[in-house]
Amino acid sequence: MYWGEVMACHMGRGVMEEEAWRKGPWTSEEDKLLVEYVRLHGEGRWNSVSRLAGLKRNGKSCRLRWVNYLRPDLKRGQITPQEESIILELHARWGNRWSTIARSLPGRTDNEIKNYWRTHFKKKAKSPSDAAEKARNRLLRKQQFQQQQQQQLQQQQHQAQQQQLQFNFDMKGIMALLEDNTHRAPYASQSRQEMVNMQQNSTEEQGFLYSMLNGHPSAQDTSADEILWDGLWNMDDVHGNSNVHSAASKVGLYSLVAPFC
DNA sequence: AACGGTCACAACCGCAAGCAC
DNA sequence: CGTGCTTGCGGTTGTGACCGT
Repeated sequence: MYWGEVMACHMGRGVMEEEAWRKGPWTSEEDKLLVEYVRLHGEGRWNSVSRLAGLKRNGKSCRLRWVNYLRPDLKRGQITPQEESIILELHARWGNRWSTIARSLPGRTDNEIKNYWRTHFKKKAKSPSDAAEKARNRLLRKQQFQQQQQQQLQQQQHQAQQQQLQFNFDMKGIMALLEDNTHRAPYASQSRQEMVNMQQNSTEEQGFLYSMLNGHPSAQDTSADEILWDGLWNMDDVHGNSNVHSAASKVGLYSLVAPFC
């Protein structure tokens, strides 16, 4: 029992120590304190949370709570089939590097993906039918990528027209994002630096996915093609063709919005 | 209704890397 | 260069909900 543990922690020692951190489920009051702390001081310096926010939680616990539950950019709800296929693909590539996998799924946490994998795939992994399913999914995505490459070629041929189109899409995205931000009022004051960081992360994600789909061994490979692919990826998102990466596109658009904030 | 199994999720723990001093 | 602190990561555990028997 959580509370039993807490009480034992408090009563087991003759003298109440300052480090008698609270454990177990977070209360809404604690959540409020933590959110307020992050709003005022930003992420990081977790060990000072207890002192500055009056929380009887250690830094690790605070960080975990924030990262896995309170962060405003978290995506709620079930893992979609598209996300599932990405998880399968990335797990096949990276193994249990959950944080790496999570970086390619904006709004999802490593903990969430880890839990999902354990409950959905760990037991099924040995099943041959699932292996066939995975192979089929891989083939499908490869075909999708080839289609997109063709589309990319056409784009290059009509570059001037596409640039105009891109501008229109970006403006739509900015307007949608601004509207979205007004609906997230408590976090609308997010700093520009945070947005820049988010954009950097987003670029890494897209870079990785590109290299993955293109068969490049290293996620760090950067090329003109990658940049083009980034644009293509975002365009699909703005078109609304992909629910999976809508969060990624939002994050990407932060770079466009930041100068206006 | 009671029980056991499974699932989904939150949270904790130990370890290691990064960093400042 | 060594040390201590902070942070991040992956593994594991605990708990409640749900479902079938």
